[in-house]
Amino acid sequence: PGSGTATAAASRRRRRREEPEGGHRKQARREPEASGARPTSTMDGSTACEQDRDGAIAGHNQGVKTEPCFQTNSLLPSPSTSLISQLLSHPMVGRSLDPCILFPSSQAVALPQDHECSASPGEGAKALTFPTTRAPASMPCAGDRDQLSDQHLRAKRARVESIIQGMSLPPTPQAFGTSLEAAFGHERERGGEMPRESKRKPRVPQQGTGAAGQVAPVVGSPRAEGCQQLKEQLCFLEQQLRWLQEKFSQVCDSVDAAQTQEGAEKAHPLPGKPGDGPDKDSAAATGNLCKAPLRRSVLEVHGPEEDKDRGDTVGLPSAARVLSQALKDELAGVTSQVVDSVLKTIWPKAASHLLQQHHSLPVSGPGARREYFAAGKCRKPLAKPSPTSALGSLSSPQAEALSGTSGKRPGSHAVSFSSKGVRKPCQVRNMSYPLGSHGPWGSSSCGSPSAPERGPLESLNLHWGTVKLRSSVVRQQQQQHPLPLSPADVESLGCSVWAAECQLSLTPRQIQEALTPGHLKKAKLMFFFTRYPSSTLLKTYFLDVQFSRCITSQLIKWFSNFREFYYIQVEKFARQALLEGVVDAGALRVSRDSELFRALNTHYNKGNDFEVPGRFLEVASLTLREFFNAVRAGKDADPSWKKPIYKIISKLDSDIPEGFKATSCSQELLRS
DNA sequence: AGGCCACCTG
DNA sequence: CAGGTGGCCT
Repeated sequence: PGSGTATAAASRRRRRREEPEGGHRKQARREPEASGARPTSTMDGSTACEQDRDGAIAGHNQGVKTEPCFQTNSLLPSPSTSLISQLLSHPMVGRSLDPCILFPSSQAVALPQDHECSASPGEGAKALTFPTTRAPASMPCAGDRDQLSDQHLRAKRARVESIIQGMSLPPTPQAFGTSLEAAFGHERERGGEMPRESKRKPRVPQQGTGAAGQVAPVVGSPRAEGCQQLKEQLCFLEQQLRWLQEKFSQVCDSVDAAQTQEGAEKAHPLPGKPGDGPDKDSAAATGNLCKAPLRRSVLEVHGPEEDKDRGDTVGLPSAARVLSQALKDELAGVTSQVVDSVLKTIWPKAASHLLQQHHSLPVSGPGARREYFAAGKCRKPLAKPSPTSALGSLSSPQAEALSGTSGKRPGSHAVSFSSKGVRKPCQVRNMSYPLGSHGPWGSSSCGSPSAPERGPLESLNLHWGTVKLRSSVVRQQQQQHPLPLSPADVESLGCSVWAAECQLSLTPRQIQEALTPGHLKKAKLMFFFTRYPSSTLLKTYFLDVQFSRCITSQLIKWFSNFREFYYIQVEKFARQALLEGVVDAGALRVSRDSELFRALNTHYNKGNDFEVPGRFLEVASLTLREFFNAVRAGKDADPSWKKPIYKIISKLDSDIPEGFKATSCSQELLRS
């Protein structure tokens, strides 16, 4: 009993004596990382994560624009900008027919949009402005007018492109202010707090120059440029006009369908509306893609008030009413699209089903979504853990029975709470979730505890996405009944329906800014699975924590302390066994009723409400034997005698059940 | 330079 | 368990 402290103290004294030989120690410490699959993957994962995050950010920088979801797909002529900007810009453009005033006016028209874009999801617009092309243009060479002109033209073209693309974006303030900003802006926010992000800041200045270069060429533009500009403007307007027309016809159709009683009125095409024949057909065709969704969006956004909304416009002239409705529809539609895109981006498959089934979700219908999804290759699809597919269709118990192992040692990974007390659904279904099926990490990690490819990007994406979702879109749905996700949906994520709900935070979860006792408890339980978690991994499993440098290091520190305690305990018992005359290291086994286990379990699983995975017993047994052998061989004379042991143990981390990712986990654990 | 680790100390 | 230190690694 008391010998533990003594042993530990002795160990410490010894270490202290060894201190001067830091060199050895370093090697020892570093060893696991150098060759250990775990630490290595840790680094990789970390780097990859960083890159990914970077990539993601870059993506958003370049933009909104890069985000194919919002861009390409939205070639549907729908975003509210198209209409609104037309209304706003028409007069100006009209005045700007004179090339002399064209540019100023074009600035007025174009720049705001650029800003709009850049101010939104990413500081992106600049990236879209092709800084490289633009850079020279922003440095007017006194004599080289042609070149300047040429560059300027290209710049203009780029900007027009960006304008057009911007129009296809949903720049609805509310949209960005809520879902999108919460989604991607949040990441930037966090990025600021994340140590690694700070390194990436240099990108900002670049954008700055991009923006500068954007304005520069416009000033003092020659007449030739003016013509070109005019041309482009006209093209641009032409396109907008086309869209507007489509809008009109589409809205008319919609009105037709909805208000048959107003047949007489609708029979009159809008003034100036092109022929009904072919145009109408094409418009209708286009409209079919977004009409239904738009209408539904309106209905969902305004709920039962839809009719009232329409009713409000009854007094207006038909054109105005149509326009009004079109604007409403578009606003609603844009909002829906944003929600749709965000959701789809971070959770493609589930989102798809979710969107289709959950009627209260203000999203676009299948048609429009198809468009978005088709073009929305924002992210590569989540890796599908094929081996788990079968599990997806099984009921929970079945799945558990089949996958309770990590594919290697049957039963060794079985994780579940003991029967003590009544477990909340969270714990039971969560914690006992099959370890073998970790969606984000794919099937490859099923068989090997070391899981070299741990910590890939997708998990992070999912993780952030989840957080974002929770904080933005889904929160509004929290009171709703559980989302009707089928096992098939969940299968793609490799986590249970419940876990999905949990992560979507149907139960409201606040993002903590500090670690709580619940988190500590959770961390301790996680230690049963991983002794050397990377910060990336931790971030993945503490989704309800707003990570900062401080939080991260605290978590790391926790595990460091856990390890310390663990190794001290094991060493203590190894020495004890030696003193007791044990000769065969193979006879040393850590069972659930062994003293060592009790010591460890008391420390990491106080309350004993979690069933320690068998795998941990194996690891502990191995550690014990290693210590035993080392001490018996007198290796402890070597200052770095623990190095090989650390190295071995560092490779024995196993996957952590997905259930630990549940944001409610920590709190539930605290209550148990 | 920053992340992570083991170690030591309180 | 947290603070601090020294060290390696990228």
